Amino acid sequence: MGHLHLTGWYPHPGATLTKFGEGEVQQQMRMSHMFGRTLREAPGDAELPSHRLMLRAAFMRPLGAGIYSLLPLGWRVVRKVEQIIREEMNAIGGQELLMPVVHPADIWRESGRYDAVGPEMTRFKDRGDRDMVLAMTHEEIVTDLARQEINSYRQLPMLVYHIQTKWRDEPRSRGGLIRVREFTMKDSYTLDLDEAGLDEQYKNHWRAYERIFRRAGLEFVVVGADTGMMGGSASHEFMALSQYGEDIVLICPECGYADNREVATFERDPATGEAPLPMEEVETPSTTTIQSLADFLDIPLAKTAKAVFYRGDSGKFVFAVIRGDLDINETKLRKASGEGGLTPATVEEIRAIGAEPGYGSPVGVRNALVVIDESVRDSPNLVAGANRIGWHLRNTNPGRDYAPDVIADIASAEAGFPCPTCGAPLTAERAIEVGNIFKLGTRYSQALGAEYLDAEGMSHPIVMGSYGIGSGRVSATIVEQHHDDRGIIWPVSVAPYEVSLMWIGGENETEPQEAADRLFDELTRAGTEVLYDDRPERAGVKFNDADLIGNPIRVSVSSRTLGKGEAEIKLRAASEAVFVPLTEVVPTVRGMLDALYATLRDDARAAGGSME
RNA sequence: CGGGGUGUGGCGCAGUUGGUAGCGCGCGGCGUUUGGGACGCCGAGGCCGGAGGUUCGAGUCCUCUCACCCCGACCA
Repeated sequence: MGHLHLTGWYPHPGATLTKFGEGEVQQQMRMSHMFGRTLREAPGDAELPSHRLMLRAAFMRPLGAGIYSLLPLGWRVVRKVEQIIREEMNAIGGQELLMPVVHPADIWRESGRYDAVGPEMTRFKDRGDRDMVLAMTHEEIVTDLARQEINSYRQLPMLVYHIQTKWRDEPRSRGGLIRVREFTMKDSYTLDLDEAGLDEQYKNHWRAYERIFRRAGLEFVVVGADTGMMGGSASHEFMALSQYGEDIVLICPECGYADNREVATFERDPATGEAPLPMEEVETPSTTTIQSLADFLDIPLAKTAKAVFYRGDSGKFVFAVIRGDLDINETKLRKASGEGGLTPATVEEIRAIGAEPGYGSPVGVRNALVVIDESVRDSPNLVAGANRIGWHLRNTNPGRDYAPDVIADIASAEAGFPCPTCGAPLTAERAIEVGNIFKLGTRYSQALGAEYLDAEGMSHPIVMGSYGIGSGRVSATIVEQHHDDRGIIWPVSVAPYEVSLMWIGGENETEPQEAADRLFDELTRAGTEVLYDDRPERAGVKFNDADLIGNPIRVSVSSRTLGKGEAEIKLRAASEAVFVPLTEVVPTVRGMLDALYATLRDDARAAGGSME
């Protein structure tokens, strides 16, 4: 419809002219002219299924570490993901704009992040010797826009977003599009009068994200998350469960509790109420690990205290103590100690405060911030180090034997630990973070002076939120969740094309080619996106490429099917094909597509279920 | 940044005790084939990541360096 296939005179036989504004994506493609060839074998250094398949199926090609070109097929997928995001952002009142990729450093100095952010932000100078940075996110820029454009409470609330390239010089990119240095992200920003307005927009985003991911066919969970260096009051992450995920989420199968491990808690053992016993030294040769200590003294791990030493970013020595059966959660410890970052301390640093590696305890140490876990507070008479090689102390007790500076939850939640809300055993799953929502508050509006006047003429900082979705990461994550040993199985909503069409037969056999040409024309006229394998390849090659690329429906004709006046139609996800009369191909395909879309749409309608 | 690994034709790989490079796939041509990655014949394509060194001679040994991958540290 409106797509003119102009092989007659147009210089490129695969070219199609489309009226401006009619569609975001070209509706059809002949594989004989497609840019990008499929690979029989994946490059040896690709390991993740999504990485291997997206390379093999000619969706993308690497340029450098964590830098990829998207080929036509991959770009179509990403654009479809982005279009879904657009629609759902617009549906909650979002206005799309576009902010720059290159920023003057001054705006980052205003927020204080120029110095706070490490080498993952790339800095350079322009020809005038001015400091510049590559955008890794856009809070500063949107806040700058807000302070220029927003003056009055009458202009709020507001929701703006863009879909823009970001550059983060990750210390280690990995896994194809899952974690890259250059990537595209939808980031939206909300501007509100107050916390209540922010709450509303936060919830709107939550629901919009659920619809987005359901429409894209992703299985996900929403978890509570750390607010990190962004400096905000609340944050949730949308996590796609995958064995290749970099995050670990703790989930309660009973009550639905779910948190990123960074912040996950668990039900603690009740305090034993045991009376403190006198501290005494005990000789414990060659017991530098908690396990060897417990074995040597024949006591449970839970009767020991484990010391872990860090150097904080501020230079302070952080001395963490936790019961021997638990592990330190560094994110929690960072917060409890008030440090931006923690690095394991060196042996020299440990000795300098009067402790001994392998035999450490806070008893008698100096110049250290002692942070103890609640478990240490609630478990009297633990065996701890004597700060002397080969010796430990029985019956150490905080308060009596040493003075903790901070008592906090610094314990890492693990699979099997009791759920903090219902007590059922938690499960731990690997997950890929595909989206996040974040209450920024007034951190940036205060720093940059983005204020509005209320009805009384009083000035207030704008209350902000920021919300991100990586479109490339979403695309790759969909592949992680939707593939088999033959290739990708795209959800129809994000498939590069709706239909793979092909003819099967000899090069000189004209009937299958003519029949396929006609179907190509009919399907295209019916508004179907068709990838037409018109190449003179053998059946196996075409079937394998179709399976690899993973369009949801495959239509094929050959002398065999044409003998009965039929075409073969097969769902990529199904094992069996159906045969329908040639005249029924278009309605059958349309019907199958409608059903596929309907499933995703119905899922999306049910959004809101994960909301707390 | 620490640990490990890999760099040889577009992709996957081999290359012996040092003797001036080979296989499969892919690519071009011709022919035969034609429903799940066909077959035959012919052909194109490689300063062996780079630099230095040892040697009569280096893909191979030594030093340095660059790139990429994996594990960890780190992280929107």
